[in-house]
Amino acid sequence: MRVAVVTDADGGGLLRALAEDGTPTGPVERVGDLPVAVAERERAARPRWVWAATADLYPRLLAAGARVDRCHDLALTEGILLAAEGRWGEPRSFPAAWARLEGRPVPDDAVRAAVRAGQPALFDHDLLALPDPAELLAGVVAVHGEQQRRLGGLGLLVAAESAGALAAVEMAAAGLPWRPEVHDAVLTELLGPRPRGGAAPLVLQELAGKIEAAFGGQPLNPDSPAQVLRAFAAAGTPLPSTRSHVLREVDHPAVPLLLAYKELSRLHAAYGWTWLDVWVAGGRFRPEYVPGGVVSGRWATRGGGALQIPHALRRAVVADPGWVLVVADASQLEPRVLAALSGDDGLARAAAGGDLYAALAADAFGGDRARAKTALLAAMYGGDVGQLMIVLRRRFPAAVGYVEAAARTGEAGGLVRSRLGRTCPPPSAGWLAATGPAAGPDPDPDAGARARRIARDRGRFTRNFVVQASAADWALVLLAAVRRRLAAGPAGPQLVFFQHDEVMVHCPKADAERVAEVVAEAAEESRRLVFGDTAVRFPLAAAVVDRYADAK
DNA sequence: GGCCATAGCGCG
DNA sequence: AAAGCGCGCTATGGCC
Repeated sequence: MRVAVVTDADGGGLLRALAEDGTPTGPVERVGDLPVAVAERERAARPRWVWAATADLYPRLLAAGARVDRCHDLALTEGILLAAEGRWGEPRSFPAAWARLEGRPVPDDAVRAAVRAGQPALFDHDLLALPDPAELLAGVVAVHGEQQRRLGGLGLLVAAESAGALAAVEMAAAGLPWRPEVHDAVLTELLGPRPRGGAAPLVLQELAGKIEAAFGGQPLNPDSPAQVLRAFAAAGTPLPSTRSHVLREVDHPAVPLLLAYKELSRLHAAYGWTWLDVWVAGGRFRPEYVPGGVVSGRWATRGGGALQIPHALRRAVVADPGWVLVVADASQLEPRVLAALSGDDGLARAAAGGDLYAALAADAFGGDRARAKTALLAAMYGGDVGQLMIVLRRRFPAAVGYVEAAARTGEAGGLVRSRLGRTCPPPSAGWLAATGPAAGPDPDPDAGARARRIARDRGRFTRNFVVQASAADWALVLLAAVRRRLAAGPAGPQLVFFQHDEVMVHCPKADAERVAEVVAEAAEESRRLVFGDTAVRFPLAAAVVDRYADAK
């Protein structure tokens, strides 16, 4: 059973029961207190809630105590369907989908994004000149019905995407346990005491001084790549860039100082005291997750950099007293995904046990694990590793064939899809123009080489897309399965973090063992739902720790 | 003063 | 020995 829902302007809303195909099965119900009505219906019937956008509606419901089990997010679903239909650039919001359905002018997604980001006081209805709640509900019902007709084989992906959106809101509400005093201690240990005003920390100032001295005392801002390049050139060592791996090859007294400076300066700029002030409150870090924010289906975040938390700061992620963190991350996820996707028997055998690269090395690379890993990564990401690829192709023809077919499709301008059907963007107009037949009487002599280069670039993208996006499918279904198995409520285990191939649950110490089992069961369920009958295993390393830093 | 591209690093 | 995919975020520096 499904229930379509919209809010009105003063805390109430409208509901209407739907069949699976979207046909209304009951009257429109007007309720005065939407969270109360949703919570009540959830207890009684556990329906799949159909609404415009989880990110807009669910935070208010959740804050008022109305946690729900399942939903159908019209905006996220529209994005998946449009991509699958090759209609990448079209706006995907509910108002846009509704307008398309009715042949009205289609509002741009940017308008809604601006509303959400900057002006919470404005109701979307007002800005977009949307009609009253009754008409909105009719629109929700109509768009949902149309999406169910377009759904095809994308049902599992749509359900998982919607469940992920619920989890994102719940994780933002729960927050990641974060100890500001530990964070401050880490910063102080590495950078010196917190400076007053806008001054640079002592350690950075001292390093900058030593770097200047190493170049003969000329003034130099180590944060400026251009100035650093000029300094090296003046010292007789012209460099192509100031990247760390370039600097490491250079024999100059400034190099170790610069490397140390870059690392600490980045920590200070991106995750320093300012970040702590802005993002941590009440012992919790609350990022804003953006489900489906990456073309491959991975999540993104808006502010806070939650998906790039430096390892040095994971000491500050500490469970509450009496609680622990269950940190579970998938081992070698992408090569296992390739094995399952391609059905390659040899690679599946290597992926049936613990260390895939070690098994691969024993099987085909004379026991050299590093070479095996290099070869497989190159297959998935598109590197040129010559001899190794020949070995890989001979021993694992189906796996190599799978990614090479994806690369050829991409080079030809075609679309590729993840296991569950998430579809890559089509080539841009510029790409088509640059790779199309040379036009004009006097074609650019470099155009051919350029066309081949950008075609190969897209081949690398689609080669990787099939693997990365299918790994994201698996991780998303895992997240949904973990979420469904955990008891709801602030007293029990809570999902608090999700990062590409890793989930974290914050739970009372006594629940840790059960949570670890839940996560393992969820991984197995995801394997079955996403890949069906495969010998490939997707082991999750689950660690029960007090501090995130102790998980690996 | 704001806008934008670029360089570079963090994470997976 | 080997090289490549996806992001977010910050500082610099040129431009208006």
